[in-house]
Amino acid sequence: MTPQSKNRTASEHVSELTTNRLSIYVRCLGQLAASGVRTVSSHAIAAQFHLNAAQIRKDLAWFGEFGVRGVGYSVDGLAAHLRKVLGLGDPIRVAVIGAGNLGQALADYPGFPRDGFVPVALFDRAAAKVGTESRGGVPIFDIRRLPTVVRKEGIRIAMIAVPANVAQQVVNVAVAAGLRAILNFAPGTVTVPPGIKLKNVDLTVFLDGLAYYLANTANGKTK
Amino acid sequence: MTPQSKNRTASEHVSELTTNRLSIYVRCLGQLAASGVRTVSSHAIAAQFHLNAAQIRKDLAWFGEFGVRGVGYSVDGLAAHLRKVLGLGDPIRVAVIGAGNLGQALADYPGFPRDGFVPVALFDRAAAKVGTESRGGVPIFDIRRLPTVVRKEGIRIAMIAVPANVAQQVVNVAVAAGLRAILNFAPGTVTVPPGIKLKNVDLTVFLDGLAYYLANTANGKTK
DNA sequence: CTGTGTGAACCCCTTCACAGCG
DNA sequence: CGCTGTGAAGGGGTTCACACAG
Repeated sequence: MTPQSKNRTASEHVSELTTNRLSIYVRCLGQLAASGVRTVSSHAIAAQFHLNAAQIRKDLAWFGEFGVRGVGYSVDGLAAHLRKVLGLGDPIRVAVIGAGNLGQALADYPGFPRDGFVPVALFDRAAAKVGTESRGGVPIFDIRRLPTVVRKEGIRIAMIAVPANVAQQVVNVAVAAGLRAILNFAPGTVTVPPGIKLKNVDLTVFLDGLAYYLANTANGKTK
Repeated sequence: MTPQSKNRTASEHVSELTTNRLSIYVRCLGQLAASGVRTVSSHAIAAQFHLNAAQIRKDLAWFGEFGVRGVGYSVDGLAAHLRKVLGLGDPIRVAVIGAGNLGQALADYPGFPRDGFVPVALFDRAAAKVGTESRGGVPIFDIRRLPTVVRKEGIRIAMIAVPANVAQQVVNVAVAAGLRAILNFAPGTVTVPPGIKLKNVDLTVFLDGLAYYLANTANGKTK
């Protein structure tokens, strides 16, 4: 079955590759809007941001018909539609677990609030850190207070920035606290129960990929 | 043509998905070795780390025949082979461009040296930061000294942690300095000339994916 | 008999090409 | 006439299933 015209909340299964690109499209549209562009075609977006026009249209087709034939898309209108699809209405409050260098950097990262994600709490188990706050002013709580703070602050996403050997425990704690979406920066294998969404950002994998490239392109090949 | 038995340095085109998994395998093998396991089958690896046995074998087949039929793989032997394939012999020296919170956290991230990547220099354009060093002791240089320091220090990989609006300029500078592998944390569209490997780590895309999950699973569906 | 290496089947994603609407 | 929306074709990646080596 193909996406239905009037089916706003596509209950079909949409690939994660598609939703990731939706996120990209939102940013591209934001840039276009900032440039004063009111209307764009899929070809124009594709050309400017090195994407494929057909793919853009296919991705959008999963969620409705947003374009006008012969004209293109309303930049603001499409951006609003996609933000709604992605669930980016009100700001989403997030917790950062692990108040080390990386955790604090994430909590203070200016890109997150700008995109609708607001880090409202850091968590750690080191007594020396608890009660203080990050440079950006995010308070640090004892990890044991996670369930309470999650409930009181309306936190919906956890970012995990702890050493690999405690990552699984911390993820378990986050799940027990009712969090259903987790972004994990610790390397290694971590598992979650069904119904919980876990995304891993394994920095070592990225670097290994670059090392492989360097090792297997004896600076001769153009590609 | 299929991977040849004796073809150690597979010149066929290997998918990036495969090389990413090699990185995972190396870590899994390290964990097994630490547990005292000397020999392991693809099924055992798959079961323990939630992978697919056939895929493991297929991935390895691109680079040689490392297993013993009826037995499995030597944990240490396979790990050594894969590290060679990935070009992880000597430590690889990396530069971090952008000495903000994120850049400094990356420079001091303990996981990198542990895996053979050593941040030896931070770069920034803020005069107040130049000449100081990160908490972990990584010196901060003026961005204009990048070409010199890259040459003297034998830096081969750049990690970019600057605001999105200057990311393209900074990438250009890195390329001009002779760096051919770049890990970019700035969101947005960045392009590089042919022959340069650029990997993007767009944190917003990950969070948007989680937001989509939260918005489209009215905590009823098991998956 | 166990487990690798691998052709073949399967499935999904991307890209093409065009009908049809504005 | 231009551009969307979409069936159909094409290309890859994953999984299956088994011949065969140890």
